[in-house]
Order: sequence, then C-alpha cells, then structure tokens
Amino acid sequence: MLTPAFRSPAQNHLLAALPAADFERLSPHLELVEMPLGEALYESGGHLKHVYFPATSIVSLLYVMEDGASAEIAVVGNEGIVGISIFMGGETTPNRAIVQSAGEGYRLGTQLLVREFNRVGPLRPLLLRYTQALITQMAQTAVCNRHHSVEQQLCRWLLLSLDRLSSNSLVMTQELIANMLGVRREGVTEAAGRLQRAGLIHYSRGHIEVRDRPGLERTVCECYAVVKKEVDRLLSDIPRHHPVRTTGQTSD
Amino acid sequence: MLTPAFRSPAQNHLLAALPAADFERLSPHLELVEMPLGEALYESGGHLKHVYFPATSIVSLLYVMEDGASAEIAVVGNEGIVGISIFMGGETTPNRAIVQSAGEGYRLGTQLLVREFNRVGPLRPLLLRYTQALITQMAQTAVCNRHHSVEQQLCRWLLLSLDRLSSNSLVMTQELIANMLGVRREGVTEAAGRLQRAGLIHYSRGHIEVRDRPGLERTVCECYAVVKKEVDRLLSDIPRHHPVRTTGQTSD
DNA sequence: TGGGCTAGGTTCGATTTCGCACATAGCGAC
DNA sequence: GTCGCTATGTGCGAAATCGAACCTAGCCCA
Repeated sequence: MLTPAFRSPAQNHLLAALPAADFERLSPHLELVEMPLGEALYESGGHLKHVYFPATSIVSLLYVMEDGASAEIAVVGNEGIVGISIFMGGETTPNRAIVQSAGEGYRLGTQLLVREFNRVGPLRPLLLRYTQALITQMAQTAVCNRHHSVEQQLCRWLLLSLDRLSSNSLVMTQELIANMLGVRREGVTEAAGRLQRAGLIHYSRGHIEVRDRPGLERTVCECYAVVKKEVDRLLSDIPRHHPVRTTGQTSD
Repeated sequence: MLTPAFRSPAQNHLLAALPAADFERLSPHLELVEMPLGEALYESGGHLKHVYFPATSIVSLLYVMEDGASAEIAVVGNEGIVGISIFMGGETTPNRAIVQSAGEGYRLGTQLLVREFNRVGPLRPLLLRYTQALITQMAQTAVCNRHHSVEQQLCRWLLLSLDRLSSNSLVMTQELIANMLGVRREGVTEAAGRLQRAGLIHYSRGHIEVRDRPGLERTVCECYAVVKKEVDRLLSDIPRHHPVRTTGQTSD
C-alpha cells in the first residue's frame, strides 16, 4: 500500500470521532508506529504497555492453544483499537495480537488511556461501543467456525480484510490464512483455487487480489453481513468531529 | 434444586461485591424473578428492558442463524449478569439469552442500571471486568468449536454448568445440549454414551448426574481450564463486601 | 392397562476435513 | 544461470461429522 498523502491520528475512526478538545489533548501522546507484517503487539498473558489505534494496518486477534493450533477470533482495522483489556480492567488477555497487514498505527501508554477512559467525556462510551462491536464479531466467528465451510470462511476473511484496506489486494500467504482460520493449509489452497477458477480472486505467491467483490459477497455466509450490519449500527452514528484535512482523500 | 434457605440479591456475586452503601441503594429496585427452563430473556435484536442477575439459575447466550442452526457462545450464572449490551451502549444484541437451568434471579430496569453504571463507584469496574471474563469465554468457545471433538465440548459444557450449580445433577435433554453446542443430537448421544460407560456421568430422560467430576476434568480439553483460570483471575479478587447472612451456607 | 409422546439408541452412506507425503513452481541471492 | 527457499498443488487413506431414517423405552395420563 502506498504511504498515504498525509498522516494523522484521525485516520483511526475512534480517534477521529473525538471532539476537537479531546482530540487535541490526546494528540501529543499518540506515538506513530510502524506495524510490520507478523509483528506481535501482544503475547498471550503478557503485560500490556500500550494500546494501538491502527491507521493503515490490520491486526488479528488470535487464540493459540497448547499444541500450537490457533484460531483468529477477531480483526481490528482503523475502525477500532487493540488492547481493550486495558480499559476493561483485566490488564492482560490470554490471546495474541498479530499484525496481519503491514501499515501504521498510533499507540498510547496504558496509564494515559486509563486516565482518559475514566474521565467524563466522549472516549468511554466510544470505546465501550466499539468493544460491543468486537464482541459481536467474536460471537459470529464462533458460530461460523461451527457451521460453515472453509470456503465460506475464507470469503468472510477476505471481505473482513478488504473492508479494512484501501486497496483490493492483500499480502498474505495461504499458510497464514490457514493459521488464522484454524484449518489446514491444503484446505485453504483448495478453497482459494475454487474462488480463483470462479474468477472471484487472483493470487500468486503471497499476494491475493480480489477481482469480483460482489461475487465474494454472494459466496460468503451470512456471518459477514451480520457482523457488518451490527458494527455499522454501533459505530455509524459516531460523528467524525475532527477535521480530517479536507484534501479529498478517503482514509478508509 | 431445593429452594435455598434464604433469598438475597447477594446470591449473585457481582451484587455481593458491592459495598454496603451501593448495595442498599440498588436493592429496592432489584426485582426477584422466577426463571423457568427455556424462557427467553432476550430475543435477537429485541429491545432490552432489564438486565438480569442470576441467583440460582443459569442462562445461555446463543446465536441463532437464518436456517435455524445455533450455537452457544457463553454461559452466565450467579457470577455474572445478562444484558451487557445495556451498559456497553448497544441497547440490543444480535443474540438470544435462554434460561438453561431453572431458578431465580434479580432484574433491574435498564435506566437504573445505566445511571448506576455512569456514577463514579464500584459498579462500573466490576461490570467491565465481568465483561472481559465473558469475552474470554466467548473467544475460547470459538477456538473450541474449531479444534475439539464433540465429546470434549460436552465435557466442557457439563463442567461450565456444574460450576454454576450447587448440585451435581442437571435437568437437560441431549437434544437441547446439541442445540447449544451446535452439533447433532446423535453426536451428543454418542459422546454422552461414552462418558456414561466410562462412569463419569449417568443420565436418563432429561436428567444428567455427574458422578466423577475429576474424570470429566481429565477428559475435557484445555479450553475449560483456560476460561476458568481467567475468570478466577478477573473476578476472584472481588471482595464480597456485602454480608451474606452468616448462616454457614455457600451460595456457590 | 394401554395410548401416545418424548428421550434416547442405532445404523448407513455421504461429505468434509484431517494428516501426511511428495511434486511443482515462482523468485531472489549469489 | 542455477541453487535453494518458500508457496502452492495434489493425491491418497483415516477420521469425524452430517443427514436421514427408524427403533426402543420411559413416562404421563386417560
């Protein structure tokens, strides 16, 4: 992905939704960070020093089991925040957060976030609503894991990623997708092959290009739409108070 | 289950953890309700008028899909609260809440809860911590759905229920368990048969008795322990401020 | 005592996914 | 170029689960 024409914490929707006064107070403490593919923001049970507001990156929340098997339970892009256990009060979580698509983000020390969260102001309700959206995503993932085919889940995963990117091509091997979905690599190869033969996607050595998004949406299970609708409902009425430099871009 | 020797909102751990002043303020508004087996506290997308604090009942949070297939995403007993979307700000959720084990609980009008939640006081951090514990449970359910056998999931389900009951027998048909786990009834029959032959449980026409809990714990997958440990970590240091009538009982 | 309903048992073939082994192919390093 | 690594393709048999059909048995109730 190209470096955006500008950089601002307001690339993240949650931060952008803050009224100017709150945004300005927080801004000096937001640290721009590179988030390379594969970086672990949190390890299971580790102590969290920062929360992350993705701007152009995508982060995957994964559970890893004792035998190494894993499964993705949610995806976070610039609509959200990584590290909700900080303000939920748990301090740590038993899951991992991995950068799934390289990009940039802003991070904030936990004490600062907690202080801001406990203030009377717009941040707390914002974060709690986002958390509820995340819960919906996790719940639907659980159901999808139970009832739907690898192919449908792959479609869901592609669409979730696409929604969080400004392009329609992503850097990701089938092996990594398999880890996230918690299935075998061969299963992903097979499903991806079918999607490619159907003309919905094109892939080659770690690059996937979506060529027919409406086609994907016809193939995906209902889980995708359920989550999207609920997230929209919960977060759509969040105004983008903060002026995002009127340079005619679309940050999402 | 026998009617407990006493009734008090403090049978619910969250309420019991409130300092006396807060507990007294809330008490008059807590309405004791019967919660019969199968009752739907919430329907998917419905408007929520109350939150529920189970005392002797157990509530199942379910996702139901368009084709009727379903899956349980979490269980709530007297350690928790049903209706977190009220204070999370979503007002509704796309899931159902069903009474899985008949009993009693206390309910509170949403406005009152929201008012209390927004106060500076002990309730908010308490509910948020509980919510994080619930998130952990949901995430682990997603992973378990992906990687573990019906038999292991049945063990997990039985242990989760047992932890929330004061007896070791539960009223539940295999058909209902199948609905909750999102598998076929025959699969549950088979798994339950094996557990019975191994002497771990005994069942008959809608009654299940656990006869060898340590045996179950040896059979269950790690998911059970992970959730239990995390829930304990998050909620164990919650003091039971409120005096629970010192009649030598154990409400959990 | 005997319907009639519901819970649970059993079977069988179809399908999906798994686990493993090994073959090919793109692409960068030297 | 070609070596070598990594990504992908493919072809098994094994196992779990599914879907459907049908049987048996406990229990309520007339």
